[in-house]
Amino acid sequence: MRAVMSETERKSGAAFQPLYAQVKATMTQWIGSGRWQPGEMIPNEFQLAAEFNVSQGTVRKALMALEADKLIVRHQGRGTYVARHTPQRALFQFFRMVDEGGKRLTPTSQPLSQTQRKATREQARLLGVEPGTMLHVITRVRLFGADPAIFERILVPVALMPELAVTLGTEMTDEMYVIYQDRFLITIARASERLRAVRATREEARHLAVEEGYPLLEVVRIAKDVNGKPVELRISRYKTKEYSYATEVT
Amino acid sequence: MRAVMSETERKSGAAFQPLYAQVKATMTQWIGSGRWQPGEMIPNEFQLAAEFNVSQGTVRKALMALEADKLIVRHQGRGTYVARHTPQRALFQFFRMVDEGGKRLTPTSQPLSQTQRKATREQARLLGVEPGTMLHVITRVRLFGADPAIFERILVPVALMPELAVTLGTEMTDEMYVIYQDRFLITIARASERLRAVRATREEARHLAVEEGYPLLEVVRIAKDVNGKPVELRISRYKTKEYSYATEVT
DNA sequence: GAGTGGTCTAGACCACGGT
DNA sequence: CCGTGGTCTAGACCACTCG
Repeated sequence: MRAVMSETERKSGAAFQPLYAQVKATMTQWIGSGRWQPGEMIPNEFQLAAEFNVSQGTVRKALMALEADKLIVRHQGRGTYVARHTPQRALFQFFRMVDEGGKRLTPTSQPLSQTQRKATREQARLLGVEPGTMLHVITRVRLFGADPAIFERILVPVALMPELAVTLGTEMTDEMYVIYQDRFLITIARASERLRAVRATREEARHLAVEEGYPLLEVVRIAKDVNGKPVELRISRYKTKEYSYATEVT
Repeated sequence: MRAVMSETERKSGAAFQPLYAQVKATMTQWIGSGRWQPGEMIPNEFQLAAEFNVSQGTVRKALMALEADKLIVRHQGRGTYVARHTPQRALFQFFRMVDEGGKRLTPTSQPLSQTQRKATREQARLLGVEPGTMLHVITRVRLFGADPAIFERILVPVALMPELAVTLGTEMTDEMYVIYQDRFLITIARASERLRAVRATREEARHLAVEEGYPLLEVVRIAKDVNGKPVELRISRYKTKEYSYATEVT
């Protein structure tokens, strides 16, 4: 690692990165490329320090940063592991609906359709692909108990996950992010969301058991992998009578 | 600081806190109590280390945590300062509306009314006060350019900010959080929000230039001080045709 | 008991901002 | 130039997990 950047480079401004940041970036790549696989235990701090030719403290700083990004999990006395999406974790991390008392809700899933379609200009822009790129288009309804509460459209570039459609017959009820990781080694690390209030279309109204025009909370989410590349575009429309979307601002 | 907790206490489980966490907690109290005031430069790491009887590295870890909480700002070569709410910072930190291109929007403000009223049971619960406690109730419309986009009700316990009403005639257009800090030494450090889609009431429709029943994005925010105590309850209703609420999930 | 991560210390050197 | 925070190192000791 010391050899990655000469002393003069390190002092020359633009290219300078602290050692721990270089170590972290390399480790992130290793996770993104599958060299370190989800669930795998990685070497301890001293072994990594030797490998990168830095001190254990520098490795620690990189690991702390990776843990903050939720790319690894550390357990005192056990070791450090590459983070794995379990259905529970995927929901806890990315699903923000709570009931009136503030308790987190867990939905079940009911598939409606799955096809492939060319990306519109807008969809392509959001996903960072060329317009016309083939996308998987999956629609489903999600329920809280027996109450249909969410109408959802999921769009994923076919090139990223060629066999996605095949798996869906059986695994549709699973968390999509678990499927992406287990079948395609693609880990969703973060997402950006845009929220608006909209009127239910006739189709949405029918599936959500409300009248046409009923106000729905629309969430447009772009989910990204560990390197920040967009992987999935998801448009969700929530019935928010007894439920609400919870977030913290700091 | 070493004296705060004996060795036996430190080993006895429940009460145990790492040294840097104890240092951080003490510093947070100093900021909350006004012993360290907004904008003030605080002593350097070595002076603090001497004062707390810990090493400079431990102080640093506490300071890094305070910086992550946005309670202080650090500048290499200049020093460490207690964070101050400027209108720009308050907006950047807490105002999440963006236009269709994703650019942050800055609203202007137009006051509608200010009164005092007893807290309902629900309002009291959210603010952590007794039902019937007197609250300032402020309503206003916020605009993007000439477009009235937000209808907002702000509720603050009178006991926390007795003279709030007096200041409002002139400063209504300012960021409330700047007023809370400058006039009452209360710093808003974080907030929790609940979002739903609702129908515009007749009054909201009139102020926002939409028809009654138009879908609005409702944001219920509880703003808290550095110690996590609720200070303000704010119900905002956003017209989200050309604007949307942006958030990141990690 | 061996091995892991968590805390704490001590000190070196650097980059940056103002005098 | 001096004082500040930022980076990096080295090593000690502790708490936790597991065989």
